Amino acid sequence: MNFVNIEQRLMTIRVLIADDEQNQLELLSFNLTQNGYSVTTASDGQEALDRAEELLPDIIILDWMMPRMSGIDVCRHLRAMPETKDIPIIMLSARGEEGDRTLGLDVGADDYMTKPFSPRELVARVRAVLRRSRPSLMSDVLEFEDLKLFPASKTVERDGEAIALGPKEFKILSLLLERPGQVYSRNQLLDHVWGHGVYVEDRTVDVHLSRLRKALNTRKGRGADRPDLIRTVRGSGYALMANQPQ
Amino acid sequence: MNFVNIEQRLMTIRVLIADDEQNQLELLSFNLTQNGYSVTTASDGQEALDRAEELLPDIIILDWMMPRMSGIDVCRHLRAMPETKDIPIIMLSARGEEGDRTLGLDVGADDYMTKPFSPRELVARVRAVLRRSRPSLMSDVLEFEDLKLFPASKTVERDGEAIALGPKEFKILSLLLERPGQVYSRNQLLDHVWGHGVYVEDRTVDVHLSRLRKALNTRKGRGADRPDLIRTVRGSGYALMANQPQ
DNA sequence: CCTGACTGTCACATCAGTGTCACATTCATC
DNA sequence: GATGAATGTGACACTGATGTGACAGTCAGG
Repeated sequence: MNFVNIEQRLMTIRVLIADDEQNQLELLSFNLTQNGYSVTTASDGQEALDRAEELLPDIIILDWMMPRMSGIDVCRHLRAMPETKDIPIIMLSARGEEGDRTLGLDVGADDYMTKPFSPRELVARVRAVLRRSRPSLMSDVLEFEDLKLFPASKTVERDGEAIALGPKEFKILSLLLERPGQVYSRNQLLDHVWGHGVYVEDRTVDVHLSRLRKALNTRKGRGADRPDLIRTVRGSGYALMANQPQ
Repeated sequence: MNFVNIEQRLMTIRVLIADDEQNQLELLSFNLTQNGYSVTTASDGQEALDRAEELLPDIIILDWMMPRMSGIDVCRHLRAMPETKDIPIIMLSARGEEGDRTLGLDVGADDYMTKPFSPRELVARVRAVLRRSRPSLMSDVLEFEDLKLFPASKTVERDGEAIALGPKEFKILSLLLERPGQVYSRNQLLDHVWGHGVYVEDRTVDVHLSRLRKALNTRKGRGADRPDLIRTVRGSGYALMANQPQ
């Protein structure tokens, strides 16, 4: 009975945080969770990279020194992959590793914090970075082409006409709208929309996408249907995209 | 139960006030209550944020320095969430923290007061801010489509015809009318209408909504019933909406 | 005590949204 | 084009959420 706020929050912001120091990890994770973020943790560089690719979080927090792969390297890898290259990153480093600040920002980190810092400080930075790099996350309407989605009223309209969507379809569309162009695999959709650990067939995603497409494209008046904004990437997944390459 | 005074119309305005100084908190809370506001208090930043998300008050008063999370941070968080981003905020700070005024207004506060000030002064500011940012609240009537609700007389009419509502139904409708379109979860309704901490079944909300709908839609004369203005958002809650899709 | 207005809970009827199948299409590749 | 795999989609049974009438409890005012 107390999940209301998180559940009610229209868009859950996903944070991936990686640190090999277990206490630190738990402390920060707890604080982020308390602030309404959906947190995933990793305790070494390799794991961080794996989780990042899989979850496509909205922001990633990396410790500088980690086993198996340093934060710097993780950062480089993330920046090299098209799906993750735009995810904002905050680097953390222990005092004494300073001077690396330049290097950190150099490999593409969006912010850099030196330990020790208070969890509050981190939460504030996260918010600041998100506002800077993903303003759409903070907005109360998601738009793409002639499509508008209003999280507060759980309403969608296309070309001015209201569209009725089921909860799942609504969530899928919200997700796609957060990063137009980004291809989401069936597994990523299952994770984000159905929740991690829920078990349903992959094909279920297809069916929901079919329903979503039908709802979005069918025009009530007898006019011709609207162009499809959802692109199927064979072997990969789905993405929002205008001007389908036929 | 029939006080008639100018403050009557303010009965439904909810104020959240957060200050870690207990005396101050009680003093201000008392004065606001005396002026007809419905007051909720919080004694630290985190609590303020939680209460704010849960209650969606009409105005929030934040002390600058508080344990667990500063007023500034609370402000940032509130501004970042779609549901709370439009709630007006008044920041309070002790003398000596001045100069932060800019920062306060920067993170989105609507007004800024330096301690010490008289409770009367605060009440005046609250009134001013509300008039500026939520004129509908200061009006004598809440309207939506052909529906009118008069807070002062606790009466409702639809399409000119008076509608009799029970207290609970009236409160529910008041809430919905304050933010047409906004989806309220059963839990939010329970908090607002029944009060925080009161335990009743979720389903009770459904029953009251059913009664409310019946009261609003049934036309006394034999004419056809009126269209339903309350939208059920399956899995989420209820909201006011004209032109129900479908 | 009664009465009438309001409430909170149940129980039962419905219904919308889901997950799967099965079969039709499309696509990449040879 | 032939072929196998991937995707599109109508149909359908099922389940959990919601709508609502009925009923008993509470409370203020006679």
